[in-house]
Amino acid sequence: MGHGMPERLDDVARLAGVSAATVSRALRGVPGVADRTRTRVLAAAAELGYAISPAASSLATGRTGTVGVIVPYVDRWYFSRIISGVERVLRDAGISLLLYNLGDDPGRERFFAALPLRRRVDAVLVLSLPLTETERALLLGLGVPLVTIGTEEPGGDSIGIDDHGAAVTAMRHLVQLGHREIAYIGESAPIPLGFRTPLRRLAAYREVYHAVCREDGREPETAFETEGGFTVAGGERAMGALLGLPRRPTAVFAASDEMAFGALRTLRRAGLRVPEDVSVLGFDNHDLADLLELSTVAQPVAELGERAGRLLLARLSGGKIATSPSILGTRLVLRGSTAPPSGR
Amino acid sequence: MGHGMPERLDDVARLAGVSAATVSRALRGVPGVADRTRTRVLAAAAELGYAISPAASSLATGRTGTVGVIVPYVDRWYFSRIISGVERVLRDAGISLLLYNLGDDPGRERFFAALPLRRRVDAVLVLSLPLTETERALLLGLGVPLVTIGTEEPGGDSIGIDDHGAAVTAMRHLVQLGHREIAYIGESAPIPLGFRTPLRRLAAYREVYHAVCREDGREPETAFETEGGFTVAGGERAMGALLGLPRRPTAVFAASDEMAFGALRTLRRAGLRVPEDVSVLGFDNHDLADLLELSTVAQPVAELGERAGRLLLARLSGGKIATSPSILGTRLVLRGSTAPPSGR
DNA sequence: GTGAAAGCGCTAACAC
DNA sequence: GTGTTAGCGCTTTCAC
Repeated sequence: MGHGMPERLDDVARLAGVSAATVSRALRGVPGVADRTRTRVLAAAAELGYAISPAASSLATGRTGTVGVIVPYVDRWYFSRIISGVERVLRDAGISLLLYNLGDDPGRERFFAALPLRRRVDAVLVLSLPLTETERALLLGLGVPLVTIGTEEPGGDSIGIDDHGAAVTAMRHLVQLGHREIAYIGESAPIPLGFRTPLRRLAAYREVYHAVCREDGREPETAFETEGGFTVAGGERAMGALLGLPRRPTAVFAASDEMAFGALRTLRRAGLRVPEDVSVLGFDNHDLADLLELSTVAQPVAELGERAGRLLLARLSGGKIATSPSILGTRLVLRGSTAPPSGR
Repeated sequence: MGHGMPERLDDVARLAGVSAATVSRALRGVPGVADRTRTRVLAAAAELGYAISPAASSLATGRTGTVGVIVPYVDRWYFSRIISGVERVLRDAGISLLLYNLGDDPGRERFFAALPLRRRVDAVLVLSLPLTETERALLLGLGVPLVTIGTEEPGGDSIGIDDHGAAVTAMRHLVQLGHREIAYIGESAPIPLGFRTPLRRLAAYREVYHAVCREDGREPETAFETEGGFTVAGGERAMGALLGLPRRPTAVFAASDEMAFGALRTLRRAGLRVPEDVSVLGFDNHDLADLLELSTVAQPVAELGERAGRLLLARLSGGKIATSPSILGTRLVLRGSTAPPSGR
């Protein structure tokens, strides 16, 4: 065991009675070192409590042993789960994770202006952030592999779910129950930070709802499209707005469970019963959806993260993986928050 | 704008017509550079799209511009909120955040054996993890400032709340309502990963509950101390166990809201009403506590993170801050889940 | 299989 | 104020 940490390669070399070059080779496990020598070197390194200086190593090799993860939020259920999944995979492979939270729009600008991960990472993972042309160019200009979750970027690998398809399935469920007046809680344009996921779910909503309206020979109620900001509070407000409408929906499709939770709350406060008076359908299958009896679309969040992690590792080791986007499956989870509309 | 990223300091120097040393000084904003020169250098750097190589810089200075954050979980409400708070503060200061999730016990061992953040960070933040002697020595041996949240470590700065006091207040609330049979959901020894927070809350529970029992001349029911693993599912199970007891509690104090949520669920499924049949009190003031009408102890989670961030920054700039632990306040938030026991 | 030497790209003394 | 000169601690040819 060493005492004053900053040992150097040469100290180990001296102790093992070999050259620094050999120590370097032995420690990294590269071939071309006699077994006996390697053993001796490892013993010496252990005795000194020696560990390679990442900075020096990185300067010499150009590699950092680090992956940069860019997220729009870290404290939302979806993102924290994904980060957790990615981290586990990377950790097992001895790769460190540098976390960059973009924050608001100015924060995003500053991030891309300074590009703090430049030369700091061997690969980049971007979560749910459709990039502008410039941003993508900047990231690709880093010269390291790019993986994205929830979006597709030319030049990068992507992983995601079929948002549109899943949302259509969800909407059809409501229609099959007999609902014709269906509202949406999500985001309408302009989507903050340019998220695309909400847009895809919104498109699916419109597709189904408008078709229903056409069948009934009515105009779609545009006020049924509300903004929930993907938070509980936002969902609460959105539901409040919907209840204030002269024409009231009998069902609500929320683009995230958190917003659906908010909607449930507003409904309960208004003395309305779910699902008797209003059906509520969410998206995510949040840990607490079960507790709140929320019907929802389950997406394999942890797996998205793990897959991304594995993809990153493959790219890091120069793997020649097929670059087609991988789409994971979703499924409708029916609980107690959706039912046929009561005949009123 | 540069094209092939890897520009070097000398390229900028040449373009600006100065030496590399001057460019280095100008770029880092150190004094001793003429304004006109600095401007010229910055222009040249911008034109080339140049950015310093962190590895080289770090090798030369010994500083990394990075803080390591060690957490036991990233996808739990409490931790993700704190990470978010820390990250924001560090980001504003241009410091990067290296995230290390310990995972399970073997993961923890591997982490401390390899110590991947060695020489990679300028400071370390540890969340809610009481360290063993060895672990603490290893971390301090890194020779960088250590900050902890939720625990106190000799040699480091700490930030936290008064867990014991807050839990006593919570318990007293139940007692004042008239409850005498109060159960606890949390962790009993051995606490996984050596968490201390649960222990402090458990101690407070015992203190109050045992006092009540003494007053009543009864033995405390040891089966009232249950394990919830700090998850919804664990809380569910724990509550289930409590309901199976011959002697049933009239109130339950859960050491986290997530466990309280699980308890609520079990109660509802068992057809018991909250708070009429059983009162439930949580700890955290989780985003959804409000939604579920859960009475709880609110702790300023985001602020814990921000404070930690600021403390780290202060230490990084060699600040001579008082090293006394800073304790943030908590408050009891009464909602609908606690009430006097029904006379049965 | 191993060693010597030349960098990797920056910063810190020290001159001027 | 600015330039020169050594490193910082590894890795990697290229000899041997």
